[in-house]
Amino acid sequence: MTSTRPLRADAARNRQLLLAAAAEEFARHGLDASIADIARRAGVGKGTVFRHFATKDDLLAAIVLDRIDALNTAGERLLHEADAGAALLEFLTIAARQRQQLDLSFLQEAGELNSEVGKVRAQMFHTVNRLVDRARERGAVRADIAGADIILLMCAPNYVASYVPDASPDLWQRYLAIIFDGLRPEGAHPLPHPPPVAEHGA
Amino acid sequence: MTSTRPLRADAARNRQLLLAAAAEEFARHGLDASIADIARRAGVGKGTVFRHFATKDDLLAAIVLDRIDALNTAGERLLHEADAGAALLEFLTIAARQRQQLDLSFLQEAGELNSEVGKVRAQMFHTVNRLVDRARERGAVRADIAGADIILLMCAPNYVASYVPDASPDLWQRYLAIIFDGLRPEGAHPLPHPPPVAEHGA
DNA sequence: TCCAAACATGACCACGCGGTCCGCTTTTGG
DNA sequence: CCAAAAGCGGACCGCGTGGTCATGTTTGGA
Repeated sequence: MTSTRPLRADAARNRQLLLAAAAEEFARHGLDASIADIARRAGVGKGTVFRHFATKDDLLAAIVLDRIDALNTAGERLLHEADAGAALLEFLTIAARQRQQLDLSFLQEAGELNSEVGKVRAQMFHTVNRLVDRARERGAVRADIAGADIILLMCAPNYVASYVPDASPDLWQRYLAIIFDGLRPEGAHPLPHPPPVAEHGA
Repeated sequence: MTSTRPLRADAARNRQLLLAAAAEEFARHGLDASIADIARRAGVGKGTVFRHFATKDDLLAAIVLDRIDALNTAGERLLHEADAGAALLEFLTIAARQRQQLDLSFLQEAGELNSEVGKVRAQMFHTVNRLVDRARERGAVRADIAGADIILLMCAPNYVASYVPDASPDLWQRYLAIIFDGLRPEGAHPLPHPPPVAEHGA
């Protein structure tokens, strides 16, 4: 389609600097991170930011895209793991660890970013569904759990842990373990509400 | 101490209007809710807002204070319930329902608001600790759960459910049930991380 | 070596924010 | 019924924001 010629050397370098700086700033200040701060951290003029990313949302989308894609790749790899239950737990662990080093939880409030993001996200949803199906079939998780549940619960451990200001950076592990215990078949009580319908087709 | 004479009739009315409007606006837009919008919703001038609450944070603190206090009252009542496990679940249900009708989750980012808020919050923490201790002694929850865990997990169901834009308003019930199953002794796996230290004494 | 195209820059713009202030209106108590 | 006190409104201020643009600088192929 729009086969763009390769970036000039300095432009490519600045783009990487910007992505790194933006990730850091977004992690620190959420959506309120300012373009000026990002530019400063990258050692670059403010105008340069907008040359690479037309809009603040575009910049955010570029970061989010990388994260979701990496998560999807990890998930697909885990599909071939022998122990389906362990594979699901491992996936959640990877997701939490990723989220710990760069908290993008605020993107909840961010409306549909890019259409590109939507596509990659749909892919990841599909991968998660397959991971969950496999785990459910082997009896590693309770029967009344859907893929959408895991996608939603994925972010909970970090969220919970983030309420403690000066906590150990590994505190999320505790809450992931608790939540995962709630997903196991042993001692499961019936759920009072059906799972949500998937938000994005496929 | 500072025994203030009672508010004038119109002032008292406006104060209530402001609190209601602010709650609604904060719920909708988080901390980014604007004073101007709050004033408009209350049918009041912007100056009036600052007459009642010196600062935006003070306004937020007033709202938060009510919520935490109500929660604490409910918790103290539940301390006298016969079934300690059911009492804890009921507490979490009340907390989630309250949070569902007014999401104040963003106050995570809000630093220490008021000293008043800190006091009431410490009281609530204490109440929760007693609820959890009781439930643990009766074997209703696993032995390795601390009061701080419940305080942290309290907000998780709403958070998780809020990721689905057009979900049923009761979706949180599903995730509260899952998480509570993870708190039960049956099928509990050892936790990989100790509980956090309480952030506020007592 | 040279030059056109690609890129970087930071002053600049319009805007919305939290917060202030003072002239005006409403309430209250005697 | 009336003055004094309390409350109200909204124009106004300074600031930081996302985004633009004209000007100057760097790059890379010929």
